[in-house]
Amino acid sequence: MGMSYEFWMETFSHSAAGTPNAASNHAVGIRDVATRAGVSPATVSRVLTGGPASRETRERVEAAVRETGYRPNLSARRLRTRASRTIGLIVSDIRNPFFTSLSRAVEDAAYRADMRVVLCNTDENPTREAMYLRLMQEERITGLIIAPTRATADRLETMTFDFPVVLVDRAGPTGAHDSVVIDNSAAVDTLISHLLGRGHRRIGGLFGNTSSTAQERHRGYAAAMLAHGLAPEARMIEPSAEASERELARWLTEPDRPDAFVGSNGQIVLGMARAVRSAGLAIDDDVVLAGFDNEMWTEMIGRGLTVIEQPVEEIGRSAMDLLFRRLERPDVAPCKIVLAGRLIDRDETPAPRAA
Amino acid sequence: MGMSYEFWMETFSHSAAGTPNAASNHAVGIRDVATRAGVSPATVSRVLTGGPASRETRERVEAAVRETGYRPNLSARRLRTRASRTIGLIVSDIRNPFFTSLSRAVEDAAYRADMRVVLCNTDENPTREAMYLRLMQEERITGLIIAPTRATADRLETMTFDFPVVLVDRAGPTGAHDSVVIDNSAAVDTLISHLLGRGHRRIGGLFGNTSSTAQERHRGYAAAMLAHGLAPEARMIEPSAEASERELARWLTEPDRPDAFVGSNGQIVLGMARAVRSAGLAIDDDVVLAGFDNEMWTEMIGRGLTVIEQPVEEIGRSAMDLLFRRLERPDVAPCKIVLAGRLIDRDETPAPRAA
DNA sequence: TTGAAAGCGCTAACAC
DNA sequence: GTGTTAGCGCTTTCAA
Repeated sequence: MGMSYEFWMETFSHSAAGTPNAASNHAVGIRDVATRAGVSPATVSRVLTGGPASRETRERVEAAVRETGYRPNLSARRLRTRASRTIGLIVSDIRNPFFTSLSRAVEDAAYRADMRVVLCNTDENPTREAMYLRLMQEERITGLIIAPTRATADRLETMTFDFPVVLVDRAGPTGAHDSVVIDNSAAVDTLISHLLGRGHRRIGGLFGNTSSTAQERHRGYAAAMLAHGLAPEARMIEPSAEASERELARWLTEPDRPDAFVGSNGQIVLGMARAVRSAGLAIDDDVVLAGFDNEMWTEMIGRGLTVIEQPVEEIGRSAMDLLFRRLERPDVAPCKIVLAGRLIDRDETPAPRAA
Repeated sequence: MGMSYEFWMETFSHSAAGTPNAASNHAVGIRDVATRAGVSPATVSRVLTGGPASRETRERVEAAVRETGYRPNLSARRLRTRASRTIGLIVSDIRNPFFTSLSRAVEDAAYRADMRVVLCNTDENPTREAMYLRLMQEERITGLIIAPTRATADRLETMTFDFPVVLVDRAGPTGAHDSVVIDNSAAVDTLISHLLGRGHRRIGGLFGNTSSTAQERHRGYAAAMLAHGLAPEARMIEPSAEASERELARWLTEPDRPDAFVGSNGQIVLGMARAVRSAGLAIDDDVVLAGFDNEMWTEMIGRGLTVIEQPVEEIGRSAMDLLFRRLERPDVAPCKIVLAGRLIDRDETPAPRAA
């Protein structure tokens, strides 16, 4: 604020920090700049934060900043202003492509708002999650975006924080905090209808056992099956590719098995694809798969694998919007944004977008 | 430090912050805790940081912390101790799987060392990169891990910072900072040898034009080809899947084209795979591909696509090790850790790890 | 428009 | 083992 990009870019090149053999810019403070510019620290502060200052003063201060290579100390500034301009992002594992994209969207929005992002992976480990929640409080963050484990999701409802919290991906009924989710029940419905349309009647399901989202997808699956007079065949697993591969490998050897399977997230679908291959079966011809997350590898498989693409970028952006909205008006009622998933139907596209 | 996990976990459940209708824990400070425990702020500080204190005092303070829901203010602590316990991580795009895994490894190491990670995406945009570099200085971070764009890599050499900097993935010759890279020239060599072994003589190459790593791979490729008496056929592109797809699509229509192609990173190889498909050609039968990054989708393609897997976790861990080493002994000479890539040869594995 | 003074919340030096 | 005091680097009254 106050000073332009150009100013700072220039600062970079000319400053002491940019010159190897400059007098080691030994903790240049605002007083040093003030002395050099022949003004008071308060004036330097004003110039730096875009406060009132005469043209001449402003120039002298900017010169002094450049010459000294001064960098304001954010800890001090935060302590004083009580504004950390920091967003906390807590997810289970950034390597889950859903969270990867989410973090990118969040970081982009944060950058635009001149904020930083502290990234935290919990590995679905409640202890680690609790540590990070505590950290967020100690950082006095501006706002938190979190995809909580189920246990924590419940506890979050009973906790109050000094900053707004937005739940993403995983959120139960509207509760104490704002949230952004996709319509899981509708999405599963779409998936099941698609499989039914392709003539499948035996549709098995593999669902994660740690998140409320997997739970919702499971319920949606069961409901959809029953609505069509079919028997749900669901198994709950740890939501990892490994667990999924193991479970489906076993399932595939059972007599009278389903010929189509649904997975509750990208990792699970990946494990399923591996299991099918390992069993020497062909996706599409022998087994049909469906699930969530339009990952790159699903594109490579093509036919026989149908997924629901989640509008991840929009989820991230919406989460930041909710955060900012609540910062402005802390008292509006908690709100839940429900976005739609999109069916990626590669079965309908025989030739992959040829020229 | 000082207090156990258990203590803090418990704190969580009982504290004012955890109780919805508790007296709004209006900025509980260390003085409030001190008053409540009947001791001085200094004593509370000591207890919290594991300093000397009698058993009884310690218990009283812990009780007071619990009852008040006190959370130390990290900005204040940092200002005072001049230790931010924060690691900066600057990459071009966290969605690049290499950086995704890297960030995870870095965050894990940071967590173990009781530090946090500030994540920054630059999009290969020097302005954004400069802004983030400035931020790192203002945060007074403990250390920086960065995969710089080529322009910045050069400038970094001439800049000095108040914290250690470790370059990852992209690093020229040993310079002012520590670095961790893989042996690109050896890796490309392996790739070329593999293709030669499969009988290919016309091997084209698509290389990124923004990073020193792509440059090294390009040089290695040219050298390897010449060493075998073959003509290098390289094209430089923006390192994105889109640019790569466009370029290879064009190349594939040219008469007398190569029958094998090498790409300098995962995004480029992905674009190549898409181009081959779109052209109605079959990977392996019509065109053979090779490149870097063992991503999930490459496993799905299987034969005809050979990649070099980078030890990403180890790169991340090594980078953190270098950081800590330099914090302990600031004056040791800059060091460059060179790790080996691993050839993932799916052509040799007809049946994918069947039971 | 500017400067002097106070203080954000914490820890470290020193005295007891 | 504990309290008192000072001050980390900044911003923000308040007066001038």
